[in-house]
Amino acid sequence: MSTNVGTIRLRNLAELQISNFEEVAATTKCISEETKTPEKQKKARKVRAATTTKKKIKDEITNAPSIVSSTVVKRNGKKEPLPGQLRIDSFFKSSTKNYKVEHFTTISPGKAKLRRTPRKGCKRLFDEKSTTTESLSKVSDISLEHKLSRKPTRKRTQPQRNAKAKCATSPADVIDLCSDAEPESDNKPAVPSVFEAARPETPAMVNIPSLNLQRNLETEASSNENMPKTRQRKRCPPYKIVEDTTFVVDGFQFGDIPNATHYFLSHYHGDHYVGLTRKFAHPLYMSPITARLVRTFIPIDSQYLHEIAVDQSITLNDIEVTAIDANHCPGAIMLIFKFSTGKCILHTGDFRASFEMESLPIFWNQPNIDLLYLDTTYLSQNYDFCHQSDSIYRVCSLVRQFHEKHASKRILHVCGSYLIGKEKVWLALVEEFRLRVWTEPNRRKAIDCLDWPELKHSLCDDPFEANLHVINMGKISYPQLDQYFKQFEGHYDMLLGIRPSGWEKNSKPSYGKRISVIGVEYSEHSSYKELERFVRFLKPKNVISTVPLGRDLCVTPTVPTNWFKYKGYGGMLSKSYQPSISTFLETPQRKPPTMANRSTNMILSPIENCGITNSENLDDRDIAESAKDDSTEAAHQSVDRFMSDASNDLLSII
DNA sequence: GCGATCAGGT
DNA sequence: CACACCTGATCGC
Repeated sequence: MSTNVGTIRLRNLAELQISNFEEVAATTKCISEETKTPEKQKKARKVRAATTTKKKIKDEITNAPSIVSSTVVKRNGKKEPLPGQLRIDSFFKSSTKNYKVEHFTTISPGKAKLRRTPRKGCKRLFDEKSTTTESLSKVSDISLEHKLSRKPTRKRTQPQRNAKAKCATSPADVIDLCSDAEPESDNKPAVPSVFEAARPETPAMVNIPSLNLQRNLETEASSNENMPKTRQRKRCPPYKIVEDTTFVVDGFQFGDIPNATHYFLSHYHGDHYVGLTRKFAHPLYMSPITARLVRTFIPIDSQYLHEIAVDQSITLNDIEVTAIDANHCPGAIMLIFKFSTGKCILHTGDFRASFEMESLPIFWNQPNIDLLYLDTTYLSQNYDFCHQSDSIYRVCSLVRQFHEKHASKRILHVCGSYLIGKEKVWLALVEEFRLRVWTEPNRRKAIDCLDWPELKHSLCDDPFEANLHVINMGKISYPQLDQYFKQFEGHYDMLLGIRPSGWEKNSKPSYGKRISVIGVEYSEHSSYKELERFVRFLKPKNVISTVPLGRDLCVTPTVPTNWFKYKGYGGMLSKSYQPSISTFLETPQRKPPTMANRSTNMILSPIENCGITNSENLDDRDIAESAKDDSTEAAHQSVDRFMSDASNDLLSII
């Protein structure tokens, strides 16, 4: 292993400023993509989500996973902003909240959602009487809250699953979005299906590389109605396989992918390790934190588990693979694949882009990204998040207000989380209000894997002794908390639920007599603007989304091509890219990225260098903050970064 | 019988 | 909307 991310190769000015005004050979497809409005995208997304669930995947992977890019686009060879280059301070504009009041104490007919009545069209057929307590006891997560909050278990009598209709579905009902290479194939309906007709925008919206993708071994068999049913594997979407490699990223639910030699797990969230079971028997690479989580929860033979520390490289099949912090959940990494030919591919996994990332030396040493696999979770202009430290500040403010208003009351705080993630929010509350934390056994085990002492030390075993409970995000709703609180009413007077999520952007706190819930905008994915800025900064030759729009894993959105493809005079007018440090430093609560304790031959990143020469833009507090950070941020472990982000930001704010 | 998977919930 | 999770039903070893 070698550490190559902490150093910047010195490039001379001419090298940095070389410009290259080649016009992009834009395809008509690109143009049609660019002209799409976000509203249209949203619409299409909805339609697709509704229709693709009906689509049946009949094919399975049989062919080699090697993918050949069909679009090669020329571009300028350097970082440069477009006229509309985003300024970092636009990220921190406090959003005007459009609050809607919801009184939970009196549920009006209009609030039917809260009653959890089955939605129109939902196939939920319950037998009101029968209960299955055995199944309850089987649940491995024997958390107290389960027992406490569980509504009487109801049994679904007639499961109306698509799987059931597998044999009854005729080939004509199947749209195969993944293999457009064979228009006359058996899988293609002779007449466009109703689904296809219902979404004319699909072809332009979807990343469907014209690859001769895997054809299913069992295609013949499954088209034969007399064949015994066999569970069909999902087709592996092309973006799971790193182009021109035998590497698979976060793709475990597709069986053994032919020719795959190495698998990568970007982070330990369920939607990324789905399919990873004890039977897995291939080399698997991940961060040390993720590896500990895997060892804890999935008994995979240890001979297959390999670690890549953040900022370190390994070489596999003559390709240098480097892991960098993804600013997502603990242990989340992005992967850079550097071929001996010079080709370079970045896979972001799930990540939250930030301007700090732009100062990573690897992006300056390796300025040409040929292909970017991008986390497009919030690829819609509606999503414009504040910085996480701002979110944390808001949570603390709201909680403090709540405390002041109910000074005489004993308050149980309940914060939503996933198995891992959102730690910075509840840790801030712990440190600010001296709370003790209880969480479910599984999450507690996960926290033990994080090697994050402050989290560990805040935990206690007895939920009645803890005034902050960290439970699943899905349970931070009025009805569930209402139920949950019944067990603790002898110990506490009020419950304050906290939902830290990107979806809480415009949510309004709802204060009740017993139960109050505050939603706080807190995202561990990139906002639309952060995505745009990141892509414009990297200027990859091509971008592929890794986030499916609906249930069909093969259908992903198209990243706006004008973020990375330059046409006409735009390319000629653009200048050498140089992010302005003054823009960063003028933003409150920000600190320049620190590069302490890197190897000694390191020079300042262009961003920091610029900051020194533009010192008139530094105000005193920023200087003090950055000096403090230099001394305290000794290690560049991701855990430390999380910690310093949360606690330093908080200290500087309060 | 039980682990894996899926659809459908929050 | 659907983050990343849970749940019950079914499949398949």
